[in-house]
Amino acid sequence: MNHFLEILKEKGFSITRPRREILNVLSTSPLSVHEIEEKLKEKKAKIDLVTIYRTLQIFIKLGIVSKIQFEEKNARYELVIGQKHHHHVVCQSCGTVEDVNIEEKKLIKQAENQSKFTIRKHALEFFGLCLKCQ
Amino acid sequence: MNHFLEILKEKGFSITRPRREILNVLSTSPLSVHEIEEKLKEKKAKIDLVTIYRTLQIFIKLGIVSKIQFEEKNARYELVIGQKHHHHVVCQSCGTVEDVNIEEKKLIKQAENQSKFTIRKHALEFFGLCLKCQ
DNA sequence: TTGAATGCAAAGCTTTTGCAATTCA
DNA sequence: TGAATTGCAAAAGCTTTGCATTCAA
Repeated sequence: MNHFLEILKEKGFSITRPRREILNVLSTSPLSVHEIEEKLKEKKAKIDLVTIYRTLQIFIKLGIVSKIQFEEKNARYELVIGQKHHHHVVCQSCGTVEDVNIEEKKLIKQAENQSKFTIRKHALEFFGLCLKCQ
Repeated sequence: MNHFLEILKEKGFSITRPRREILNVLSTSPLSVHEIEEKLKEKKAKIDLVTIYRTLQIFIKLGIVSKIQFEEKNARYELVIGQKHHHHVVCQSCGTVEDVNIEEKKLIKQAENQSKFTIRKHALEFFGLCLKCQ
């Protein structure tokens, strides 16, 4: 059984068809709710929009998925477990998302020194044009 | 006359009471549409929500204001002209926003090298606790 | 079988659009 | 005065809530 499904089970949640399907479509790349809905339709998996929202909430609570707020109004959702912390490069033309690894310790130190805040989290995303769209 | 108002005039827009008031409340810190609405109410300036939205759109188009998407669902709007490019530290407890200056050229280079994208823009925000809330 | 999960309908937000009334220059 | 701007009403999105039905264990 899939690792994600094991987590669900451990935490006392049922393993249902909608949850399996949603995990499945998320396995490729970060998607918006709308994109998740589309991919599910393509697969003929009839899953209500409301169920998608509720499922994502659970996945976030369990730490399986994280919500990324890009420039666009609607957030995207990404599987996180098993992944190294990373950042994103988003193509402003075709919407493709790629991962990049950035050395960020110094940044956080700079921010802490300047502001006297204790930094617990950060968001770092890049926007531009992918090779194809340049 | 205020520099921002000059820009409006130059580009052929009228200088109206709502536009002056909105510029005014934005002069303190980045605010959400809701916060702008509240501040205007406090000042007894009766300005319709729709006008706030339309005014912000114009200000963004003219490069007077930029839209920042923090973690929260609703964006905030910030005056940009005359300001050095900077990033934000947001207090997760009280919502205070402070500016920080981060050396980011290397980051962008790292992202470009890894992804082969041409980077045109980036978003970098920090979240944590301010001195008071620690 | 039974508590959890889903689907449907409807409500609650935020943001946008259309149009008549108002305001600025 | 005439074009631009505003306010109001209403629509259009996105997200959440309530509840009866269905499903997983």
